[in-house]
Parts: sequence; C-alpha cells; structure tokens
Amino acid sequence: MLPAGQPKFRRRKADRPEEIVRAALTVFASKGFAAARLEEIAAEAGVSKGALYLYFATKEDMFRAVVAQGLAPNLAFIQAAAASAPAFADLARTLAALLPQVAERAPIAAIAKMVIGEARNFPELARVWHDQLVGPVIATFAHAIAAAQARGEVRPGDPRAYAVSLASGLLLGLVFNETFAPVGAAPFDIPALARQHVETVLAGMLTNPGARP
Amino acid sequence: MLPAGQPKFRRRKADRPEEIVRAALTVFASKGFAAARLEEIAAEAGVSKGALYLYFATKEDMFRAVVAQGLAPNLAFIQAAAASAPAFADLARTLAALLPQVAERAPIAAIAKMVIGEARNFPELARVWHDQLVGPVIATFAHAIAAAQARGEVRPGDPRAYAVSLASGLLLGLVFNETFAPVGAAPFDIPALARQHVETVLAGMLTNPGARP
DNA sequence: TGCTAATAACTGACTGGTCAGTTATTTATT
DNA sequence: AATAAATAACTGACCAGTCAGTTATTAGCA
Repeated sequence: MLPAGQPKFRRRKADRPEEIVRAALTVFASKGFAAARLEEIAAEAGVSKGALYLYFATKEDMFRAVVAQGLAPNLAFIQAAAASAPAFADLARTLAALLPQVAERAPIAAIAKMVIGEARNFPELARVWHDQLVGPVIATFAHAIAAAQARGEVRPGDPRAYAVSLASGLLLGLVFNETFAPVGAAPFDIPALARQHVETVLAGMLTNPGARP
Repeated sequence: MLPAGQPKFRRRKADRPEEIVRAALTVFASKGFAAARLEEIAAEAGVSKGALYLYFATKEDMFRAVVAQGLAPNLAFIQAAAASAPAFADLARTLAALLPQVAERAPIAAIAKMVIGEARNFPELARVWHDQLVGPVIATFAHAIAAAQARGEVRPGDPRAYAVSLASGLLLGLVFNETFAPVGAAPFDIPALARQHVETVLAGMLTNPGARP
C-alpha cells in the first residue's frame, strides 16, 4: 500500500543538528540525563533513532551540545551589560530587569538544573560551566562591586559574597518554580521577585541607598 | 578450604535499614538516582545486593527513604526556632548562624539537589518535600515577616519574596560548593556567607536597620 | 555445659527486560 | 544511475530484581 502523497521523510542535513539539540534539551530537562530515552528525543525531533547517530556520536555528545548551547549567549550578554553600566546600582537593576526575560525565552533554569544534577557524573561539564559562565559572571560582579566599594558606593564586605546575594533570589525563584510549580505550588512572579530582591539587597549594600523606587 | 577466622557475615537485622539508607544517600548523592547501582549501595553498606531486598521492596523505595530521612528533623528545627524568636531580625540572625551547622552535619544540600534533579521523575517526592518542608518554611517566614510589617519593623513588599531573599544566599552558596568545588572552584565559607547575606538583606528589609554588627 | 535441630539473615548466580548503539536496507535527491 | 540521508530491525551489554542455597544464630534437649 503506497500512501503516494507525502514522502515519508525529507533530507534536511542542514537543519537536523539544531532540531535534535532542541529536542534533546526538552527531554533531558524533563527527565534528566540517564532517564532520557533516545527514542523519545528522536520522536521529539521528528526523526528515527538511527538518524541521531548521523549527527552525534553518543548520547553524552548530545548532552554536551545541549549544555554548550546554553552557555555562550548568556555570558556575552552579561559581560556586555557589565561593560556599559555607569554605576554599580544601575548594572544590578538592569540585569534584574533583563534576566527574567532571558530566562523566559532560553531555558537557563532547566539547563542549570541539569548541570547541578549531573555535575558528579560529568565533571568536565561542571568545569566548563564554571570556567566559562558561572566563574566569570561572579568575577565580573565581584570586580564591579570592589570598584564600587573603592568609590565608597558600597559598604565593606566580601565582594564575591555580595555577588551571590544579588543573584541568589532570582535563581532560587527560577528553580523553585521549575521544581515545585508542577506539583501544585503557587509559582513566584519572577520579574516581580527579581525587582524586589535586587532593591532589597541593594538597599543593604549601598552606603547611601538613596531613592527607593 | 575453611577460612576459619572471621565469619563471612553477621546477622544484624536491627541496624541494616539505617546503614542501607546511609549508604544509599552517599551513592544517590554522588551519582543521582538513575546512575546509582544497587551493587554499589550494597557494597557501601557492607552487604550483598540480595540483602537490600530484605529491607526495601525496590530501588525507588530506597530513594524515598533517603529523602524522607532529610525531612522531619529540619522542619521541626526551623519551626521551633520561629516560635521562640522575640523579634523578626533575631529569628533571621539565629537561623543564619544555625543552618550552616546543620548543613555540615546533615547532607541537606545533597538531598535538595536530588529532589530538584528528580522532581519530574518523582513528582510525589517533590510534592512531599514541598508540602512538608519547603512550603511550611516559606509560610512560617512569610508569616513572621508580615507580622513584622504590621509592627512597622519591615518595609512594605511581598512577604514570600522577602523570605526567598533571606534564604537564597545560603542555599545558593551550598549548591555552588556542592557542584563546583569538586572541579576546582574556590568554595565559599558558608557561615561567613550566611552572616553577610542575612545582614545585607536585613539592612534592606528593616525600616530602621539600627546597629549593624 | 555441650550437642543438635530449627530458624531466618544473608549471599551470589541467574533472568528477563530495557536501551544505547549498529547495520542492512529503503528512499529522496541530483 | 549514483549518492547519501534516513529508516527500522537488530545486537549486545547492563542491571533491577529473584531465588535456591549457605551460614550465623537461637532454642531445645541431654
């Protein structure tokens, strides 16, 4: 019996890798690395399992590609913002407004969850994420904070710890929603949480908090 | 050939379950649920694989036992602290000093990592953790914060979001150390981080921050 | 106090199912 | 007709869970 109409597949060598990575992200993010089935990734990508192996050598390679994809854009984004910020408080407020938007589009939280969860099984991924994203971001912030301390804008204290304090509210909110909203928890309004958190921490960090919005 | 000396095992029905749960925690925490091998848990517990099934019906049951073990003591601890705190700022400072000690003894961070990572595969565990630990803790804090707002101690703002702001620094620090210290990252001094974070957030929350330590 | 029978904690080889990865074959495309 | 993208049936390794047999321990009896 010939369906005659549509061909049963198309040859689309150029588009497949991206589609497969996107599908792999979806499945890895919801199941974790080990529990993810290649059949499911293939189905999600609209392709057979064998076809995956035309573009990736192993399941681990797919995982690496997914994690790598979540890396480059974010760091560039943050460092650009840091470079162009006049005062420290402005940088913090700008990021607090922008990051929730980024998090809505790109599944940072899902990827971060995976990196955290699989760090012991894929130490080289944890290393790449630390060396290329988390470390530089903390360092960038700490540097900006230390400079602000030198100018007398920010109170004394460990700049790295201040960086963690600033970022932690948003991150914890994202992880909370990702983890507990599916089981019925009232989710946080992330942009609102980010705004209040950053204003609160800034008010605690700055020597002269000035006008609170 | 008779070894004659030591017997090849001891019968210790009473102690086994606890030992197995401890071993399972070690292995689950380092490998994640799916990648953990029962042979390894058995070896860690000093027992054969078959013996595990004398005490637990399935691998999932062992996971449940591990997660449950990390639950009860913590909530009781926090609610006791909340009940006996005179002013809100004291409660926050007390917990900031005590929680790092708790985290050193009990592997809260490791268990939390597992719950987060496996939440999609074990929704009922995520639900239990939310309903019995995370939710009540947030609610307890939010309640204390709302009361402090009514007394004019704390500035206006969403009490739940304030609760997240307070707790997030410590939690993120714990997760950071757990995830990135093994790959060479400089770990945070958790008690110091907790102290600075809570003082910073308190200074941003309180209407009259008063004397800063 | 020693000897033996009965019990159940424990072992480790085995099995059945699952799934990452391979390959023979089909199909779209030039 | 030639090429290579894609499929789908296949293989082999791995591992959760089982169970027949072994051994430590206790109970009963002398």
